[in-house]
Amino acid sequence: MSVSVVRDRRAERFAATRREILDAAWALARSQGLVLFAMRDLGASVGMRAQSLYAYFPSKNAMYDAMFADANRELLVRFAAIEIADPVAALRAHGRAFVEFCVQDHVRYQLLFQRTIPGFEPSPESYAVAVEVLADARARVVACGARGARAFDAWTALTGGLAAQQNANEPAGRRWVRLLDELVDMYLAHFGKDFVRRRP
Amino acid sequence: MSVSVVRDRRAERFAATRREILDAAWALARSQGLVLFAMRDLGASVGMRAQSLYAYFPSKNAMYDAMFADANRELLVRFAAIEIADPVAALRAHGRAFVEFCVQDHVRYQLLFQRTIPGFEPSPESYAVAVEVLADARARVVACGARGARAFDAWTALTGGLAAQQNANEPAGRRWVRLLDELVDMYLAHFGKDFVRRRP
DNA sequence: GTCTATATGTGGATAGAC
DNA sequence: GTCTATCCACATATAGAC
Repeated sequence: MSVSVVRDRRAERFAATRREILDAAWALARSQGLVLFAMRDLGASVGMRAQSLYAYFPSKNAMYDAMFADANRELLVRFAAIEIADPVAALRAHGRAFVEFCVQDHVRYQLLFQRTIPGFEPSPESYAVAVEVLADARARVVACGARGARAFDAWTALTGGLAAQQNANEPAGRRWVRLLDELVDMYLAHFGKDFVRRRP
Repeated sequence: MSVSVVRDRRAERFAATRREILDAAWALARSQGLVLFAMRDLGASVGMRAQSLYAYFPSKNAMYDAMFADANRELLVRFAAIEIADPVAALRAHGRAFVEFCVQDHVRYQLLFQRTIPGFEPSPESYAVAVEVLADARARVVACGARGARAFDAWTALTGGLAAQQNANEPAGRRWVRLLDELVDMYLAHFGKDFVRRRP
């Protein structure tokens, strides 16, 4: 019994240090860039030598992977916090939550939705979280009567397009973010359940 | 007179070698990655040592800059090739040309529309070509009666979103590209000159 | 213009002592 | 778990031979 207690304490310490390293990595990535931040600097920011970090993460890519899962989990939490009965209002809130999430942290956006890091592929476990994120969005879209793969792909193109343009052309601005409500109207007018084709 | 002829021949040779290096850089970037490709390998692929490349480009970033201008000029050429009288049909063709351009070459897309390369900023001369590209798109949109900054930003979000989703989630696929025509309909129904607001 | 040679500084990563 | 020592790959730069 006492043996397992000792093991738990060690595991807790290990997990806590890992968490601390991850937080420092996010901060460093924000200031130095996702690809450019150096393991030497990361080590220094948590009071270690760079080589010691490899006791917690086998490679820099493994750190990216943990950050990837991290950010996707945060997005899931935000989606889960939306408790709105009306499907259209809920979809609107969902879209806003997504775009805000993307725009709040450019580095996080790059890691999750762009292929910025050469050679990085999320592990199956981390990717599973990203799949949950997608499933969440799909449910919101379907609840508004927009069914089918095309309707959902159009939704991700719309919200993803706003985030992409905002981040690429005016980071930390609101120019594209502001368009969300109007584009949701446009989207639902076309793909929503009371959609009426306008062209002959 | 004869002196200037000699100079011209040298300049031509120089420009041709530069062109050859650029083409090799594109090829190498496609196989090794935009950031990862090594100057040593680039030199090898044109029969030089890496150091000799610096006679043609003062730095790797200068190469990126030349590639940036290169790709934007290619996009301008494709836009200029669209000679369609009907504004809506022309906009449709324009959007298709843009999305196809983005999807055909992921590396080119990264260089032009994502902030993939740490520290790279296009020079004013290269950026000017990108501004022309935008002006071209704006004219097509306005010709369809979609006026104002919001309408144009919505257009870039729409087409950019399709390209972004396609490249990020299914490179070399057609899943989002296929949606273009339908989304153009949706866009024009909302932003076009015969736009009728649907919501009360 | 291209080469060899050489040097500095930056990175990620590993081996082995403690 | 953290350290020292070490390695390899890369960008950048200079000097001088041909």
